[in-house]
Amino acid sequence: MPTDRTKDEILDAAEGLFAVHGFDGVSIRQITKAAGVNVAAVHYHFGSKEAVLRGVTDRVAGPINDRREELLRKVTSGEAVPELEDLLDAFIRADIEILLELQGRGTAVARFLGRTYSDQTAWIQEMALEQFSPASGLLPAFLNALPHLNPTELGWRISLVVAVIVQTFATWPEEGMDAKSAEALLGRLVTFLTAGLRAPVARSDPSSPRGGQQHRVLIP
Amino acid sequence: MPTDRTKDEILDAAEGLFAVHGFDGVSIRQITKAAGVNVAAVHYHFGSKEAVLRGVTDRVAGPINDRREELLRKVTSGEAVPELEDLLDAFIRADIEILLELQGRGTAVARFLGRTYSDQTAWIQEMALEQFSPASGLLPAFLNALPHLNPTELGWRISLVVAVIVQTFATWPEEGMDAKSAEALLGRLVTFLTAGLRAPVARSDPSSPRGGQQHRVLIP
DNA sequence: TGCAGTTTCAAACGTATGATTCAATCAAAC
DNA sequence: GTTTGATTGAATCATACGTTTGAAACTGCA
Repeated sequence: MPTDRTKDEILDAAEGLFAVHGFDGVSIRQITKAAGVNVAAVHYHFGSKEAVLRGVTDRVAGPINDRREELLRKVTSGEAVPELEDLLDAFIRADIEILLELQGRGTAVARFLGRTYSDQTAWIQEMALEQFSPASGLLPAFLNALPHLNPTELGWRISLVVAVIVQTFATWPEEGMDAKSAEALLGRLVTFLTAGLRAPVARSDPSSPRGGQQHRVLIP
Repeated sequence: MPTDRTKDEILDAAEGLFAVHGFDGVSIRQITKAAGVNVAAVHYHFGSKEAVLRGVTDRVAGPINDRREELLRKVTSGEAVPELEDLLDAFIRADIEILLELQGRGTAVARFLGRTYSDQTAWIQEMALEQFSPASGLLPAFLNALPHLNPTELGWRISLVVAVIVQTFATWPEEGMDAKSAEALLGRLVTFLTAGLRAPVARSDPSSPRGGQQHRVLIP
């Protein structure tokens, strides 16, 4: 059997090209040329260019979701309420572990994920959201670890947390990301994000000045 | 003089379309059609599609830079070392004030800025960096306000701050962003980011630089 | 009015795009 | 050893792209 070598070559090439140039910035011909494969192979194996993006996403989302579920189960399975640091650590560690295991593909996958999750195209956002939905199950755990936040405020802050993580992936370094530096990166992210999440809710009352500075009206 | 109506119409249309679909996702024909203008007008007034993006960026970067300089001067002109909250507030407030003053164009400009800043295309990154380089002058002030961070760690955290701001712009709400809600948003951002910046350095070896290239800091 | 410079217009340039066709090729099941 | 279904290859589809052209329409000034 000729196996799925052609299919995999297409996925590999598309993954690397999408990571650098984004979906719109890459043509089917570029992909098939980089894969050393005929143009028609894309439509035979996938059906469309969009389906190739879905294929790349599917291939990487599965392992990450499994790992995340596993790590989060460890943290939340105990009797005590899990610490926020541990929740965040498990959440981000899942991605980073998979990226490191992917070895040479790690950088491409990281940047691919960063690009895909920050893409504003409707159907790409839907796809990313769908792939990421297993992670939404841990919102209650975050809410428990952050009793000073109401759900609205928590939602706001979670979006900022995601922004930081996505940006970190999108600018993943070309090389030199070994286990040690990955651990340092993880520590930095958890430190920064934990502090941000734990911060007391801001006064929305615009009449109280901030930090000794006189209050200014945005539009006089 | 026939004024620059055509030129402005092109800039308006391009601004709105780039905000929604990104640079690669928009064609010159879409822009000129939305502007009610002939295709050739783009090359007559700008010379290329890239130059249109530069034109849109130029038009909005000037006022923002002026306002930021003005607000930061107020904060840093006193004798006392400015508080971190005030630095961050002034930094972000400049953007938000301009966006609100732009009225109907505000949403488009916000999303345009968010997209442009987070774009990974080399020449777009360079352009964004160049346009907002005036903001880099306040790095010493941040360093003063954060004596517990070494320059490397500070650079790292600044990149996370920028990620949060950029993401906030990229997902700017379609409507309902009046002065009051903008003030609330600003408060949320300052609260979250201040806490993140003030967090003690993570214990896992803060001094070792990450291998290879660092994350790129848009506003160093 | 006549002229010179500026701006707009329809049309076309060559190239690239995503998608499709269909004969040739292949591994293996019969 | 032939048949079968899966896969590839080269060529082609219509469309869209960024860009360029050159003539028409306009402008302000003599």
